[in-house]
Amino acid sequence: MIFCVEDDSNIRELVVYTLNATGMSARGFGDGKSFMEAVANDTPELVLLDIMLPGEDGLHILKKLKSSSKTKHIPVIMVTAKGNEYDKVIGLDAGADDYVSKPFGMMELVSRIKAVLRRTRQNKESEEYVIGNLRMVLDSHEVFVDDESVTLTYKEYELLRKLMKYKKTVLTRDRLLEEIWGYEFTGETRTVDVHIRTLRQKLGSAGDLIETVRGVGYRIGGTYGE
Amino acid sequence: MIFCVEDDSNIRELVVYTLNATGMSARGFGDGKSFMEAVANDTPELVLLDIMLPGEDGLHILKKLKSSSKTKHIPVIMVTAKGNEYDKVIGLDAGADDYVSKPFGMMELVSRIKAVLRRTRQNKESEEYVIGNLRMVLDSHEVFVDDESVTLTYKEYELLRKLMKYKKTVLTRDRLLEEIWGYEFTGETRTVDVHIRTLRQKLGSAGDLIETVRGVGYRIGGTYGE
DNA sequence: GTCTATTTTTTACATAGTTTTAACATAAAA
DNA sequence: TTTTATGTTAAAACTATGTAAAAAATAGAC
Repeated sequence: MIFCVEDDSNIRELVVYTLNATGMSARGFGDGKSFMEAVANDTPELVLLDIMLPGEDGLHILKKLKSSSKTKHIPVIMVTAKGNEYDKVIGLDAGADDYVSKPFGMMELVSRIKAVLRRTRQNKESEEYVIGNLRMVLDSHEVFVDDESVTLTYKEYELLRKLMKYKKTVLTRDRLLEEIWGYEFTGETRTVDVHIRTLRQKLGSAGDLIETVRGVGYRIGGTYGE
Repeated sequence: MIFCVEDDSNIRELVVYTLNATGMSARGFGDGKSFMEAVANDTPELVLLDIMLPGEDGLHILKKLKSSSKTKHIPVIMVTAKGNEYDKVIGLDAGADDYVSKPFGMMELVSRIKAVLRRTRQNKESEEYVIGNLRMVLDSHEVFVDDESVTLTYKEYELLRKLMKYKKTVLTRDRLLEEIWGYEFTGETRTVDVHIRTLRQKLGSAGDLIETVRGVGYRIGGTYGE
């Protein structure tokens, strides 16, 4: 859900209509007060925030959003009335993720929204995967077994990440090759086996968590794991 | 059902043929008009959409699909002729789920379709077959009897899966051989019996669920089952 | 830029596990 | 009883995976 805070009802409705038509859901707000009330109940995925607003202006709202731990992760795109450099700089410094100057095309807006969502969603994977004594910290690219750090190569790391992402699900060699190596990879499927081997070895006691499902592929965290 | 919109009849027929041969059902359309008419009556699971089409181009069709609430959830894979078109589409980012550039291999196409379907089906709960005290979890390839895990080999697993998929239906040995071993298998039909034997043995108390229908074949979950 | 260290891929072979065949036993139908 | 279909067993044939090591590719240092 995307929230659009904009006092000009023509622009607001156009934006909301376009976003809904593009497959995203959107809601519009004419002022900061109604917007902040809605945020209290429902956390939007992204906020489009006009700087010039009746009552509280966009920059104040931005600061409010960024000062609460509940809302500071929400990406914000500032909308400025003109290509005014001053506004842009202030908006970005205050924690906005992007800015758009009026008048803007709907296509450009959609592109920017998608770009910001892509960026922030990637960081959002700053989660941790934990299975048994095995822990993966995604943003720092670290892997721990019994809180001991383990150094993995790129392919080993990606292999483990896919297995943990789809834990309990058996991933075929083809599927893994597709997801990690890409569609254009034409090499041997045995490549996967070799990386599984080194991965298991490096993981030591946690290596047993990676199960082989004969004739199908590999899995982590089945009945016995975790 | 997958709809393929493509004006080049050679490509279209190849794609439709390949998809049907891979176990998915597909229909081809040579232009946007006939496609949109078909969509009005039947909602496809996925759409393969060429950009260059006679009359209405692919991007317009995409926008139409994405602007109606009835069709906007349908995943779309855009088919582009060359790199410059590809850039154009990416730039507009009009809401397609994936892009394939011509010329593309059928294997890659099938992989991409499966990947998109996987992504969009994620909200679907993972499939399980349950009959009596016997439970099969398809994603993890696990089988439980009274919540005790049972380890099956590939053929045993596939055999049980087919029986449970078509539960209450008697499957002939030939049918099972065809579905699991493939058309080209020329061995003995007694092979099935041997696997049924080991399967029943491994399933223990649930082994009785697999009934022999003399002179015909095997069935699971008949009158007594479940 | 070249050289070196590291990673990735290929190749080959050993091994454990699976599948098939074939032969005989047993049970059901004719 | 005879015939036919299925159950059962065990050995043979086959296959998938584990593993090691060499070759190729890549990244990083200089």
